[in-house]
Amino acid sequence: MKKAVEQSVDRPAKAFSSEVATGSRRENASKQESGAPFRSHRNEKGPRAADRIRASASELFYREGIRAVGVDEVVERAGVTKPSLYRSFASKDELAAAYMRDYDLDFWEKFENPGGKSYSDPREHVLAYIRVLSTRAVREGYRGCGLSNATVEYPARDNPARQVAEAHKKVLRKRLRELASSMGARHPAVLGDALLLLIEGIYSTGQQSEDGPAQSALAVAKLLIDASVPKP
Amino acid sequence: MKKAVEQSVDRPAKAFSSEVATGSRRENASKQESGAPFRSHRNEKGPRAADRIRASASELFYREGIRAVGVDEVVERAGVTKPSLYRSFASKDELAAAYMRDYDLDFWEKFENPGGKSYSDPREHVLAYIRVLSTRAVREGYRGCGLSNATVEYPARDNPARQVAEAHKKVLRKRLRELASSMGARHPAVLGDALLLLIEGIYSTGQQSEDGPAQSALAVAKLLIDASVPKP
DNA sequence: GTGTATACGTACCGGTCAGTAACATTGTCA
DNA sequence: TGACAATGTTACTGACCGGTACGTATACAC
Repeated sequence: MKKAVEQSVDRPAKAFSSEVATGSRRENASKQESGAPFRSHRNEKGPRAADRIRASASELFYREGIRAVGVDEVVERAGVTKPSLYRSFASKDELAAAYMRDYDLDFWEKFENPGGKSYSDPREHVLAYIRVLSTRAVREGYRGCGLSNATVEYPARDNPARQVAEAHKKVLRKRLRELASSMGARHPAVLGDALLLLIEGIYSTGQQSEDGPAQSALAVAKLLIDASVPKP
Repeated sequence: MKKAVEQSVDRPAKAFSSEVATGSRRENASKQESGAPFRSHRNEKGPRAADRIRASASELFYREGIRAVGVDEVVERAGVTKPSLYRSFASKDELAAAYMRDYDLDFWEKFENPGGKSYSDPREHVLAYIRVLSTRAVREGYRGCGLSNATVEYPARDNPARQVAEAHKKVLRKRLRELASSMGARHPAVLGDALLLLIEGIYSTGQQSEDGPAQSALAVAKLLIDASVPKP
């Protein structure tokens, strides 16, 4: 239960293995000692069932919401059958948690390298992320942050997906405080929180309309930073 | 369909009748010409079925989410039966829309008179709202904004509840711009958007953890306003 | 070949969901 | 007293939900 949470969420992650955290029911990381690619059984064409299910779930859960999507739809889109899902995931809730972990990994890639570039200056780093984010957020069909959305869908604290989301947000908060500190902010905690509140505001309003306040987000971010960091 | 949206959402509402907008299936506002309290039929103890249903739905939908709550639960809590629900509301979606309209009314009361007081100075007005809001937002069990949450639960544009929420957010944005303008902001649109992004950030992060960035919200609001309004 | 383990499919389960049909009961007013 | 409006009572529907019992195909080991 708790193990799952700590699986991929507790590190801002400098480098990522393309192999996502499994977090599945089957705990057999054993038998990995053989060197070869371990393609194991079954047909060579395409990823195995569990991976196809993860991908299918990620897309559907993000676009339509977790509660709105049934497991039948997930497996149909994945081109597999329901028992395959339940062989790899203990329940729909656990599948949702896996989706959260995948989302988390994806997030950090986008956050640490906004627009595919890396930044040494923390101010430019944050502004680049917000620029990219707010551009996405004003486009039609934008659905905000999958992690924040899951928190809305599942108010119960012990929900596995929610736990992953909560852990993620905690790390993000710490990371933003870190960046605010690097900028030389007078009160790094306040600037970090300000940026987090701003980012969550973009997530939220971005899915409420295409023509929303996310348009002003970059200007607001600059305002916040410049008001918080003493001039050189 | 569209009619429902425009029923209560398009006015910042200075004064409120305690009578909520009905928006129910039965359009007979007629017969109101008689002066008396119009307690009409049924037993004297307590409000009539439709009102009890609205109250029950509001509480449950807010706390647990709309999708998570079945109509059976709503009617059980209301102490009525299912046919009574469907006599007053065409569908669960329409009941959700009614919940949105009630929420909207309630919101404007809280927004225009934060903490039960009225304010003439726009800066003090906004800061008071954010003070009250962020205090609520760091308490356990806080569930954010019911309207924003509904938008997360229902991504489809034509969902009745979502339409009410969208209309509401549009009005709120305008109102904040208005207040920013009254403060004498250099760029009222930007300050208005900044405040809206901040507020939505509080809604969102407030339900993610009790110990979140909403703690800093008041300081952030002051920072934003002071950086946007020229000193006298 | 035969055993064994793996990956997958077919067919099904009981429960819950939103919504309805038909009828009985109660209070109000004319 | 009788019409009417509002609600309750009971029982039902068909769709969908998450989840599972059980059989099958493939591949490697010996």
